Amino acid sequence: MDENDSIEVHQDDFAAVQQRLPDEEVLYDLAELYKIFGDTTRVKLLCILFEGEMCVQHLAQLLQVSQSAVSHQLRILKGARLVKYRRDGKTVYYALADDHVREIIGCGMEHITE
Amino acid sequence: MDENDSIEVHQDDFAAVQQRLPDEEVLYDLAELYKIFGDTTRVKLLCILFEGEMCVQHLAQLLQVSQSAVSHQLRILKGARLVKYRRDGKTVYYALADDHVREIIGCGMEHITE
DNA sequence: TGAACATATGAACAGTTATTCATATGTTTG
DNA sequence: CAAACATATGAATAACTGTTCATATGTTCA
Repeated sequence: MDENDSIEVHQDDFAAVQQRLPDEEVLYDLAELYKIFGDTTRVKLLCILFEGEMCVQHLAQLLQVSQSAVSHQLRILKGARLVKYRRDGKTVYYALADDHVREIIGCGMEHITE
Repeated sequence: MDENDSIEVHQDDFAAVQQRLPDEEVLYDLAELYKIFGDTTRVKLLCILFEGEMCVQHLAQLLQVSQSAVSHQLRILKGARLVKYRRDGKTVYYALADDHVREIIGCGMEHITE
């Protein structure tokens, strides 16, 4: 049957694709990274920090959410090394960790504004 | 007090940042887009389709998940216009909708493999 | 040191989401 | 047309996630 041929051909594809497919762990990390961008509050935070560093209470004001909520989200962003922070007395200033964040946001923007 | 000065300066920042900040709607859409990439099954699907088109059952085999689960996820990807499909008899072949997906995945990869 | 302020964090709750199961739709072939 | 196959989809469930509330930690200043 050509049905079998078809299957064999596809099984070859499997091997090829499976080989070129990134490791399970990498794909997991990739999903975890995007998951972080997949929340309105966090995306807003990142976009704000796009303009420069800002302290927690001002971030909360701008986002119109509680200080606690912002802090929780900043913790997640910190954990993913997307933001860095510095302490100045009582206040803590957050900023983007590096330019990757800008690129990632830029990529997404291109898609939705096309 | 210089406390007041500080507040005034920051309020100016608010205005400036708020002005430069993308519209609420855009930020929502951006988060929605990334949300889609923020799932292991979907990221895997997209990575596989990176290599070329593939039919549903083979996608399910490669991902080691049920046909139903793949179909559900493909529906979401379809809804976000990240994949396209063509029917050939009984089987349906899915493929990446355009090169934006490649760029977005590429951006993320850079970040996690640095 | 203690009061006031800024931020962080744990627990709990509500809303969301991915998978499974059962079944429907659509297509080919005998 | 009926059987077999490929895919799609609705409902239900289990797991996950973001916010809130209460409180803890850390810092400054009188």
